[in-house]
Amino acid sequence: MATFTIGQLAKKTKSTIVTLRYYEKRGLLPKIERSVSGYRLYPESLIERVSFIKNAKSVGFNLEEIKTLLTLQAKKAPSMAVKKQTQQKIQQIHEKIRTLTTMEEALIQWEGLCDGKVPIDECPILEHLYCLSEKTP
Amino acid sequence: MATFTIGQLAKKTKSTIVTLRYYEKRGLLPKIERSVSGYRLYPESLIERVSFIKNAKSVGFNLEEIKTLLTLQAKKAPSMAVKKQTQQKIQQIHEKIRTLTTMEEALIQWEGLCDGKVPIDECPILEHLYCLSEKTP
DNA sequence: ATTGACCTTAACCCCAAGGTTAGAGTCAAT
DNA sequence: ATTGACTCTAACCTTGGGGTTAAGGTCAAT
Repeated sequence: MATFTIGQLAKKTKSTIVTLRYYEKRGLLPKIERSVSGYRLYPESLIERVSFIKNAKSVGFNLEEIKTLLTLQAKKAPSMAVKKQTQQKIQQIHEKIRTLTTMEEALIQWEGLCDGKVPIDECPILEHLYCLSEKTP
Repeated sequence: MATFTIGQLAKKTKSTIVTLRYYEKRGLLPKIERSVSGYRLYPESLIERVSFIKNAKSVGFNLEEIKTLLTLQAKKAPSMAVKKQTQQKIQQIHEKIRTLTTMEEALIQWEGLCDGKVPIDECPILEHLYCLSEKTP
């Protein structure tokens, strides 16, 4: 059975040694066997797990949430639990998008009001930034 | 001419003493006069400036960028400079939205594939998280 | 003259997800 | 046997935007 050193696993998974040790400390990777000299010896199966972590990160889960997902799986929890976590994450992302969209809309509107030629003291963008809260109706 | 202590300014602007001192340290608020005993004495005009900072934050500028905006204004730079900064920020926000949207789409798709009843080892969401990178076509 | 509310600085702490550095040990190949 | 590449732990640094605590000075009203 082939095993990898941490450096090899890092290469295979395109992560770094530091990151892998960090994942172990955070409980996302198991504390595995060591060689006589103390080197970590990873079984091949851990490649998959690191990919899992990377993929989950890329769709917005944070490390704590990923740990939960892994735990659910290990505990043979009902797949409903995973579905629920996913729904929650979708909600969170949706909220963020809404916030950002609101900000973007304001900026786009203001940007359109400034021709870039007026003296800066009349710049509509800055004026809006000053007056957002005390709107003169 | 009325002046405010830092606590009064904090109340007026609904921020905190700590935050105001922090803004001063970051160069967003000027180092103003002190009373004989060392108290900061803020002229009324600073209320506006603090609002400016809050508003700019709320549409996505960070403190460094806000400092730039204030500097541009102080230097009587052309309003084009502000317009450009705004455009850049719109771009940044747009990028973030795109990233989040991509993540959301993936999650929504997967969520729809899991009925919440299968054993967790067959959960399509987890399977996708494992296989994102090594798609079996 | 004393209380309570205010102000000062300095220096520390928080979050996430790692990165960096230091000092020491190990492995494989020449 | 020595080089160079690898690994180990521990402890600190990073970014942003502040919050907290300690130890002290000040102000206004009673």
